[in-house]
Amino acid sequence: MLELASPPLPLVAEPIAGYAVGTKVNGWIEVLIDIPGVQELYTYNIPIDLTVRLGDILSVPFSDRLVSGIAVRSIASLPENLDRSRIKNVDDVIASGLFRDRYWELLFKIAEYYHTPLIQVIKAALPPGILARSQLRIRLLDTPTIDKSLGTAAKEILQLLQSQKDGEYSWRFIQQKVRGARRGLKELIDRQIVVSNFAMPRLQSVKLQMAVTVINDFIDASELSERQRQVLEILRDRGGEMWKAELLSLTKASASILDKLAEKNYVSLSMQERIRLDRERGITNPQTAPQLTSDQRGAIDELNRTDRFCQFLLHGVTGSGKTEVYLQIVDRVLRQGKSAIVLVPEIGLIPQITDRFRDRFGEDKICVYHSALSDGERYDTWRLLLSDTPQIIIGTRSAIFSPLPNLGIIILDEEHDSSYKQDRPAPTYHARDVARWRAELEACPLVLGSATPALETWIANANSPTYLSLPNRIESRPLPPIEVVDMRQELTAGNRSMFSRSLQSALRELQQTKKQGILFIHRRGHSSFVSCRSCGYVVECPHCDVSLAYHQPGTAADSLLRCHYCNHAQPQPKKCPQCDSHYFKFFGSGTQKVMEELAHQFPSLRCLRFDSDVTSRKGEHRRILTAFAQGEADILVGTQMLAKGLDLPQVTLVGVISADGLLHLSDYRAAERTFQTLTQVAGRCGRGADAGKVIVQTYNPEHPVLNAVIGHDYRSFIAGELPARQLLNYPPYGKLILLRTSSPDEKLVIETTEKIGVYLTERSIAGKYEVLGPATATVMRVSDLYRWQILLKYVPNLGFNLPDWEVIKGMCPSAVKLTIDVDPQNFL
DNA sequence: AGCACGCCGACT
DNA sequence: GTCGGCGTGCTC
Repeated sequence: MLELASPPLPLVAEPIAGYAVGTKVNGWIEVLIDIPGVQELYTYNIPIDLTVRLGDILSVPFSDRLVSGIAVRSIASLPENLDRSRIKNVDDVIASGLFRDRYWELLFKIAEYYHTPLIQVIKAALPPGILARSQLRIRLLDTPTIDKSLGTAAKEILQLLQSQKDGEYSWRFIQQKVRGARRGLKELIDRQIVVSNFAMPRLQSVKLQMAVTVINDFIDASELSERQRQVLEILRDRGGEMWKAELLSLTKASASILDKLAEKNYVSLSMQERIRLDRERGITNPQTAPQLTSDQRGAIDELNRTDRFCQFLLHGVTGSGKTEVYLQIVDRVLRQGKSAIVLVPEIGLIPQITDRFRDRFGEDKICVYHSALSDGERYDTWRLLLSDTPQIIIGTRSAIFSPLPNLGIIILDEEHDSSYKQDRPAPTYHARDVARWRAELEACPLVLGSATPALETWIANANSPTYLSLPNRIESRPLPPIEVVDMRQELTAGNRSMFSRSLQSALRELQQTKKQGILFIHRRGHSSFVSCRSCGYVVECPHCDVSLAYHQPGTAADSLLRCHYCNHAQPQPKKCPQCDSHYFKFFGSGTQKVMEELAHQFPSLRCLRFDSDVTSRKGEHRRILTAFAQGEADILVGTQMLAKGLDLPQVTLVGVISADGLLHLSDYRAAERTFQTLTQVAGRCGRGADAGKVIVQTYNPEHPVLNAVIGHDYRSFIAGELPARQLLNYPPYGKLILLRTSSPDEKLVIETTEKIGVYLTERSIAGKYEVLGPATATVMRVSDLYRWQILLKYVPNLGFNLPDWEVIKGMCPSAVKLTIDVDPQNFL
C-alpha cells in the first residue's frame, strides 16, 4: 500500500470541508501544485501584502523554481510532521475569481469519476496560458572572453547560443541538443561566459491597442480643417469610438490628423483592451422565428415547463428542425437573464449553427469556443464568459467548461456522437456526462438532441415525459428512400468500377438535373495504403504497426506516405522495396481515389473534396461548404465530417461508397456506429424542395442493421441491439473501464500488464467485475511505444467494488505509462 | 517534471 | 583511480 506523506486531496464530489471558493484565507494555505506526479498539497505562508482567496491561481516557489498552483484549502495549524522553517511564502496571485462553487464541485466530480488528478482536470478546463511555470534560461554574456580550452559540450552550447540573435535558449532545449550539457554549462558559468536565470514564460495577457474616442461632439468649423472635420464626422458616425488603425485605414488619413484633433480636444487617444474573439463569419441576415410544426411546438412547450434540472431527449429525424427548438428554448433562457451552452460534436459544425444563432439573436450575445482558436482568443473568450450578462456559448466538447456564472440551459446537438468523448489526455471525459453533472449542479435543464440517440440516452429517457419526439421532417418533406446495392452482384455482372450501376446512373441523372450530390467514404487508415501487386508487400510505418497512408502530391513532384498515428512521413518508393516490381501502387478507396475515379468516369461533374486533409486550415471548412452551397461544384466527396449535421438544401443524392468498413469495426459498438453514421449521411439528402435518394454499396447486403437503416427505423435497430448488449453486460447496461499500458520496452509492458491482470483477476470475484485481457491494443505499437490493455466490465445495479487504482499505479515502473479510460469509446 | 544523490562499467 | 550512465527520492 502506497503511503503518502501528507493527506492526499480527497477525490470526492463535495468540496473539502470548510471550502468555499472566493473566501479570503487566514493562516496557511495549501496549494495544489501544477507538476505531474506531485499529488499532495503543499503548505505555504501568505505574506502580509498579499490577499489570497480559495480558488486563486498562485505562483509559488517549489524546489528551486516558481510553479503555478491552486489555492485549495486553508489550515489554521500546521501538520505535526511539517516544520515551520520549511514553509515558503506565496510568490504572487496570478488570477483570482475564475471559479464559482458549483463549477469547482464539477471539477471535483470529474476528477473522481475519471480517476484523474484534480490539477489535470483544472488544466483541461482553463484556457492555456493561465497556469505556467518558470523556465531556466541560459544567456550569453555581452562580452565573453572565450579561450580555446573549452570542452566539447561547452563549445557546442556556445555555438548554439551564438546562433541565436539574443544569445539565449531555454536550458531544457540545450539539454536535448547537447550531450553532457550539464558539465558544459558548469564550465561556461565558471568562466563567466554565460549566466542562467529563472524566468516566468510569457503569460497570456490582455491585448492593448490604440483607440480614438470622441470627447467633444460640437464641431466648430472655424477651428478645424476640412480633412479634420471629415475624419471626425466619420468617427462620430461610427459610434464615436474606433481603433486608431481602423479609422486611419478607413479614412485614408494620416496619423497627424488625429494628433491635431487630439490637440484641439476633439478626440482622445488611449490604449484600450482589444478583446480577441473569433469573428470569422459570413453575412448576418436577421431572421425571425418560422412557423413551427406541431411536433416542434409540443417539444418547446414541454421544455418550457421546467427551470430545474431535467434531462430531455429531443429525438428528431434528420431535417425535423431541432435547431429551431434550440433557438426558441435559448430565447426564453436569455429573457430570464441566464446564459446557454450549446455544444456540437465537431468544429466543422460551428459555423453553420453559429450563423443560425447569430441571425436570431445578433452577434454580440454569441461566443464560440473550440480547439482552433488562438491562445489569445481562448483567453479573452474565457474571461468574457465570466461575466454575468446573459450570453450564448457555442463550441465543441471543451466548451462544456465555459465558466458562465448563470447557466439557464445546456444543449448537446448530435448527442450520440463519439467525438464528445475525449480519449487522449486525461481526464478522458465525455461531454454528455459532464454536461449532465453540470446541469444538475447548476439546477438547469439539459437537452440532448439527435436523430439516432445513444443507447445510454435512450434508456434514460424512453417512455418518459422527457422524451420529445420530432418524427417528421419540416414542411412534410419525406425521408429519402435508401437503396442497398450488393457489390458482389456488380462484380458478377462484370462491373469492376467502384461505382455500382445504380450509383452511376444516379450520377448521370445528377448531371442532367443540375442537382447536387454527396459521396461518403468511411476512411480508417487502411483504406489508402500502398502495396505491391506482385508480392503483396505493404509499406508500414517504422514506428507504428500500421500501414502508411498515401497522400496526393500537392505542388511537389513526389507523392508522400504518411502515418496517421505518429505523423511520420516519407516519399513513396518508385518500385517495390521487396521484389523490385514496378506494379507498386496506391491501393484502396480514400477520398482522393474517389475523386480520380469520378474525374475519369464523369469528367463533366465538378467535385469538391471535404476531409480532414483539406479542412485542417483555418476557415477552410466554411469556404468549401460555402462554395458547394453556392453551386460551385456538383459533388462533395468526403469522410466522417460529411455525416454530421450539414444542412445543404440542394443535395438530392447521397452515395455511400462502401458500408463494409463500418459494419466490420471490431468492437461492440459496430452496429450502433453503422446505424448512426448511415442514418446521418442519408439525412443530408432531400432537405430542400426536391426529394432525394440514397445509395449504399456493400458486400454484406443482408446485414440486419442495414434493414433498420433502409426503414429509417430507430426503434427496430434498438429492439435488435439492446438485448445483445444486455446479454453480454455491455453498455448501456454494464460499464467499462479500460486500462492502457504503454512503454518503449516491450518485455516490461507485457510483464507489468500481466501482473496487473493477475491482481485484478484475484480480486474480481469479490469485486464483482469481469476482467478482459490483458491483450495488445488494436495497433500494438505507436510511435515506438508498445501498447497493451485490460478491460474491466461490471454492472452498476448488481453492486460492485472496483480495485484500488493506487495499488495498480504502484505496480507500474516509471518506464510504463498507465492510463485509466472510464467509459472508453475507442479501443484503438 | 526536474534535479540531487548514489551506486556500477569503460576510459584519460 | 575517474567520468558518466540512469535508478530512487524530494520538493511546502
